[in-house]
Amino acid sequence: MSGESAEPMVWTDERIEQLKELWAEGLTTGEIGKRLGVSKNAVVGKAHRLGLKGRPSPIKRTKAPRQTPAAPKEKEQKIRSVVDLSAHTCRWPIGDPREPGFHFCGAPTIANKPYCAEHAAIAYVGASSPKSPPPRDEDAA
DNA sequence: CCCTGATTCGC
DNA sequence: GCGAATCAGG
Repeated sequence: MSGESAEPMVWTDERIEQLKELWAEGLTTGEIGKRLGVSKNAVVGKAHRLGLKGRPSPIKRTKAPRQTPAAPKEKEQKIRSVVDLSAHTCRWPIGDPREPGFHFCGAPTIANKPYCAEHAAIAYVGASSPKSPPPRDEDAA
């Protein structure tokens, strides 16, 4: 008949007291964790939150190694589209036109060529007739 | 390899 | 706020 609800793993004053007590005794997080039936992480986590300080283990971590590098935020797109090309911008295609991220070189061109110095050398490789600019792998579409 | 504690991140 | 995960040192 007792309306005893299941303990939702909540740190009650009692448990917190035990935690502080055992912690003050000099027990380690692992010991306290075993005593209270929680993981040492839970103990150290609660201890840290409670404001308890660990005298031992003056371990110092470098900086913020824990970072989520998976945060691709589109803030600025420096991709040159075909409409951004002018008479003095290299029209050398970068990547495959059918692929996303395809763009043009955009570097300053030389003479009256539609390409920059580097790409012009590739385009007009010694021959009288200009070769195909992009080294297409295959056009099996 | 075992332990310790500290910080960060997801729920 | 809680704890696991991760990191850092002994």
